[in-house]
Amino acid sequence: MKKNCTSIDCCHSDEEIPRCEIPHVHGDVVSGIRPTFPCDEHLYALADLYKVFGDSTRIRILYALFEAELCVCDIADLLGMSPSAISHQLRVLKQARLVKYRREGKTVFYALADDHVRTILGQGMDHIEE
Amino acid sequence: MKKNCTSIDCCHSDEEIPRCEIPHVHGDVVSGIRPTFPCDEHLYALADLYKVFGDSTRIRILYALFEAELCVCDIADLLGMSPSAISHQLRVLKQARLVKYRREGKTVFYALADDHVRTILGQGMDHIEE
DNA sequence: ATCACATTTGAACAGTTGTTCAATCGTTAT
DNA sequence: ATAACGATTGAACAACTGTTCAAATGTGAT
Repeated sequence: MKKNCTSIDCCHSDEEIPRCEIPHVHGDVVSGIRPTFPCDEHLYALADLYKVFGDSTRIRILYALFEAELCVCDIADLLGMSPSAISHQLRVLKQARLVKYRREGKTVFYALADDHVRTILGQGMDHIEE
Repeated sequence: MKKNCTSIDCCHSDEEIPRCEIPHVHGDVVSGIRPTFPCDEHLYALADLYKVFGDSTRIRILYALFEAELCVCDIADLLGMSPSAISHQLRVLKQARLVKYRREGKTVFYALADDHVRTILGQGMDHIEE
């Protein structure tokens, strides 16, 4: 998969690109910027990624994992929620590859998958604090 | 508002912190990381910010504005959607302070509010591409 | 085998979200 | 004034989301 998906040479450049039939005031500008979109596949993946961050419970789980790897019950106690609710959310975080896990006996320990999580949350915090 | 909200000296440090009454296997670890949470106010603001990015229509609008300032109809044509739908979404983007606007006669031009938008979307794209 | 405990799963529910449609507002021109 | 156009708004609707509850799975101890 190519790095720069914002160019017309995107990995999925043969997909359908929306066209404006109506002659328009700023038509030349519009047609100029059309090819710079990311492809649909990347677009939806991006939206899905941010959907995962768009819930305060999941953000709290991620912040909890900033410090240490934790089991489901630890997180549940920490957030004052049921293990079931936490498990459901951990599944979402797992699918988005934001957390990883390892089993140790009956217990499953969760940890941040990589440093992207910290970076992304940091950027967001910068924006709301400005 | 203080910069580092992840410390116990957070601007809202007098708020209620969830407590775990139950003695727990990893209780010491849990109690150690509890004070590092951002305060509720920041937490919800952060989740709300990511909710805004968590929709493919809004992301496409933002990518469109990467290149040039555009009016509502331009964006509507570009994305093949109704001006009404775009206007609704622009209101969300406006409330999140991700876009700014200026009126020129009957037309309202929208533009990216600042470079945070590019940075945040860039980070997200990095994660899904890895 | 049974029990206890940590975790996961599925169904159900209320709450939220994005688009459509119709109506309205703002501005410019006639 | 009226008309035309761009933009906004509110209500309605279907689709989606997060939590709860009950049941099931997985693992280790007895």
